[in-house]
Amino acid sequence: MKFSESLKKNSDFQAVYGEKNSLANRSLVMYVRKNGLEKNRLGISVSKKVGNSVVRHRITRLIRESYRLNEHRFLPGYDFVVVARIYSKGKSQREIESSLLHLAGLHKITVNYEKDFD
RNA sequence: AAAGUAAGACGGAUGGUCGCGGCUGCAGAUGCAGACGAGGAAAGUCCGGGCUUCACAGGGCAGGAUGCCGGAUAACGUCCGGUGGAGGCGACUCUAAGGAAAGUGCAACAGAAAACACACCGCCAUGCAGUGCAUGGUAAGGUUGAAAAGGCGGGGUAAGAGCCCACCGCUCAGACGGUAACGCCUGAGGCAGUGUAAACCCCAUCCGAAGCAAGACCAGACAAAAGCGACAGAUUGGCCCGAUCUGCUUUAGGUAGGUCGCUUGAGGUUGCCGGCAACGGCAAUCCUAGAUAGAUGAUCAUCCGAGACAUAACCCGGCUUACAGUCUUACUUUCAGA
RNA sequence: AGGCCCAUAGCCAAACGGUAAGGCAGCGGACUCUGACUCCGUCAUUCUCAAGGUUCGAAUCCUUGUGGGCCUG
Repeated sequence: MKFSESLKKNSDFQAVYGEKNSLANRSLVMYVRKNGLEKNRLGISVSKKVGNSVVRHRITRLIRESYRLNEHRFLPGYDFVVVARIYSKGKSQREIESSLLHLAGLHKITVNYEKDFD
């Protein structure tokens, strides 16, 4: 990912959660916080309740892939935490991608949202 | 052909585009190219071992595990071969399978009696009285139960009883075969000590503790207050003795970055040799993930039977459990044909 | 990585290897004009999370698994 890196420390996650700026749909929950940097940082959280290691790991990959393919649409300078809900189990890449973009649009952190998302 | 038994293999395929991990080469902030990149269970964490650190001055008591015999192995609760037992027509499968005459406990209900046996209904004898009572003998028959102190047949007797005899079982002794478990044969005893040890236990064998967040090094941060105390505390792990060492506890504050360990190993493949086999020996050949919030994915096209279970985290040997389906080999039974 | 515990009716739960207590809730009845309180009765039905085993007999003992919770670093 060219403009982004991943969120690593537990304290960073807690900072994003502490902002209480969250929106959700059936598959995902997204927390957003301004980080004051030039780039974005993405954190992904999949609970043990969603499934076993294979299921959790696959959802993680799908979310990361969805972000990577649409990285150019996101405004820089934000930390995101994306939490997968149980409904996202067994979903395809396209469903995860559309659900991620839907949440990003609601947060108004995408570039040319109206025009791109036809 | 059908049904089955055992052993083993595979776990969507091919190509294009984008993307990820460390490695090598080129270039040198960035990037480009190349080959490589999860499993049979990577899972559960049920055992065993390596490795590392601690203790090495040990001893005792506890505690845990295993449990027919022989072998394999680094080791095992695993594997191989055999013995006994159980199941199946069979191929074959299963088997925690030492000790109940060392001791303790337990055996509800039912039943006369549940463990130095006993005597309710019976049977027999004697006495009294008149169809019952008392005393004695007996355990063949009846009832209960999961289990009733050998089984069955004959002799014997007042009635009976291993009281006597044959066969079977059991116990003991001896011979033979086998490394052994054990098998088999002969003789004797004359039947005693029911079951339960996945109840306590006894016997034999084994077990020091912790775990890669082990541990080693580099860099860096904080280093303040209170309390306890040589009759204490730590090493020390469940306890005690012994030995060695000298601080320890709590609160507050502060750091949690990097390198190594980290993948060449009881390693894989092939061939030959030894062994019934597990396995071992020799030779040749191959290098085949090493991440550190954690890499295998997305998408398009074609094909089919439309793809199960499940993602390494120090490493190996097993066990157990999950699994859509596909294939191979050997063998058994039944049916049909020659 | 290492260790510990639990699972019994809708809920809370007890039970030396010998017929699975008790309370709340539910259902039926009594009391009352009606309801509450109170009293009486009933409710585990192929059976103690599942599958095997030991035993004459298992909720209990053993093995394996499933689900849940907790502790240490």
